[in-house]
Amino acid sequence: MASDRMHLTDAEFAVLEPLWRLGPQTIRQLTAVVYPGQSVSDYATVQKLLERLEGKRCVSRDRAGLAHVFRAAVAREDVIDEQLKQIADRLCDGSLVPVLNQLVRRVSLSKKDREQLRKLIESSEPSRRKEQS
Amino acid sequence: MASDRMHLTDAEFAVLEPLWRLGPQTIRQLTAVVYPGQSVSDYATVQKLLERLEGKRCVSRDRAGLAHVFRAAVAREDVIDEQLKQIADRLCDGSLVPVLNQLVRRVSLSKKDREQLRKLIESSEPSRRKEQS
DNA sequence: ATCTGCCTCAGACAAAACATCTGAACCCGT
DNA sequence: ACGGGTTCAGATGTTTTGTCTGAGGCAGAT
Repeated sequence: MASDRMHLTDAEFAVLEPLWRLGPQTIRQLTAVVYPGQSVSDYATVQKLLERLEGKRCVSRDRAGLAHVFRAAVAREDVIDEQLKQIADRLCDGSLVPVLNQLVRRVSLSKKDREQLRKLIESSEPSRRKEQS
Repeated sequence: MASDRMHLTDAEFAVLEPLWRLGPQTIRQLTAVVYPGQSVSDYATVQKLLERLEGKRCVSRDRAGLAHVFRAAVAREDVIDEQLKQIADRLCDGSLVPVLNQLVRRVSLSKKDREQLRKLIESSEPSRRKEQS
């Protein structure tokens, strides 16, 4: 689930992101990535951030080994969804359509991107699906 | 500009939104909209929120009359842009393309929406513009 | 001219969120 | 039993957030 009205912090994002990019990591590994200037207690900071992320069901912890291994418990896509939903709620009365319009208007697409996007729209054509109301 | 690394609060959004929807408003008018249960000092709360929004260059104030009249100084679209950019930065290494893909995948479009979207994509065709490298 | 009501303004205030940091306890291989 | 890594609980300080208070200003009615 991982969504009630989730507010993730910049620092939390910074810890979560390497978990997506590099896969499961230990605290020490993450610390090296997030705080390259390995100060003494950055370790503990990352630890605390992970603890909060765990509380928010965004990461899970494997306690088997000596050093716990953390992995992202939510997909990047789900978090994007969540964030987009929040924009829609706060700015567009809950509807994602204006958000989509604005996004398409602003983003500059490569030829390939545009092609892929077209396909995506095709495939979301309702005619095929049984998802009528 | 109104964008350095803007963090707008839920309460701030709640005050900003009626300014878009209803046009320029006085504090009292806004208070009636945002806090329908007009308590004594909700007025001052709205005032403070407007003050902060002004500090963030999101609203401007017309000091001419007795009661100042506030108006949104940023377009809804600009704020959407800003928020989308933040998602991209935090979640997608700065690129909006994955955000767009995810959005298209999730949103359910009406026939009309889809048509409009197609047009929008057409019109963003780069061939017309001189903005290539 | 004073009263009254609405207004602004500066700032206090408490609670929560955030990021950071500390210290104690633990486990394990040597 | 020691030494180096680890977890865990919690303190700390700053900032943010939302709310609220009080002092003063301006305009129109009495």
